[in-house]
Amino acid sequence: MLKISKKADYALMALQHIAAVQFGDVTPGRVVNTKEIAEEYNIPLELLAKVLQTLAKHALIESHNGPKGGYLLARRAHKITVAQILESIEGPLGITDCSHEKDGEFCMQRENCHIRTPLLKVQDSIAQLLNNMTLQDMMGGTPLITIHSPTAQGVER
Amino acid sequence: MLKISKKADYALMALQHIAAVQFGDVTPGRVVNTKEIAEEYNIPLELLAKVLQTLAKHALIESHNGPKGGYLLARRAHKITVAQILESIEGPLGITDCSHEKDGEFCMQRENCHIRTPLLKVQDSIAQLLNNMTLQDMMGGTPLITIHSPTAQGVER
DNA sequence: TTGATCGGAGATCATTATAGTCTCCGACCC
DNA sequence: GGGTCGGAGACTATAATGATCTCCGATCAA
Repeated sequence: MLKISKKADYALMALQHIAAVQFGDVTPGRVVNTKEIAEEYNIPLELLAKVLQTLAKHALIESHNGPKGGYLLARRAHKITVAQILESIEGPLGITDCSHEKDGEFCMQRENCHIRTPLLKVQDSIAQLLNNMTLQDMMGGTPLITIHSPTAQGVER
Repeated sequence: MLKISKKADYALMALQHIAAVQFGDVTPGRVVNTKEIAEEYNIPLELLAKVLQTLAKHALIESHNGPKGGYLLARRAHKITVAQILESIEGPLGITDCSHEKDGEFCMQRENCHIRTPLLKVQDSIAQLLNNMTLQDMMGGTPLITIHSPTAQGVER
């Protein structure tokens, strides 16, 4: 449950890669094209292209046309949050259908719903989590995000 | 993004309702049947039935057959976590496809994937959140869950 | 004991979301 | 001005979800 889509996954990988190239010490400032990322991570080229277009539209990366073209981060890695990336691809965070009730559309359970408020609290906590984590935090396997509670330790080993 | 399913929503509503009846001061100990919940919250009866069956199978509620039958909480509200409810309906929490890599199935991006570890950290944080919140916390609009970071305030107003 | 009332369980269907593909266009640089 | 790049839209296939239908067995009360 609560799975993020493949597209969002690809977006994270691509941005991580672009950031690594751009701010790494091998060829800093080099633009990265779609094909390079697709081959590196075994992502379907055309699907990745769509993802990158979407990210560009949301001003997370800049596109450069023509030969030697490709993508560059629009700003430095620590200024791009995971929340921004995910929301660019998947739309706004919404645990429940009623999270963003638009154009007079109300859920059938509205008048008796006792779980809306607590769920929005959960959603808010998740939003914080994603907003406090930047692309920079995802680089190079470094420690990433502050985990508050003790049960968090020792999961990935 | 990160939306939970309608079924999970229904499960939360139903459990909240059962708990309210069972431990409320009107008719404590009364069993609650599917129809009552479905009508109260405008949930399709047969879909709700399936949800309740699933919850019973996961030992969150007990079913009682026959006339005057219905459901009861299997244990007290503070012993049932939101994580348990959601996982009963939607399966184990998994932000990414590779969260629980089973039977030798590896993702195509495995060898170069730099985002797995940070994502698992995020997932773990969410897991904590849901594990620390109980059905009891969802009752009666009471304050529910501890929000750590300062940006959490003033969202729902 | 018998029948109405309940939950249990399975198959089934419609709708939507997702993942992935194909094609054509326009911008750019040599 | 031709080849290399991204931009954009339509399109298809598959899976997940939401919802429905039908039949069965258990149970309790008349």
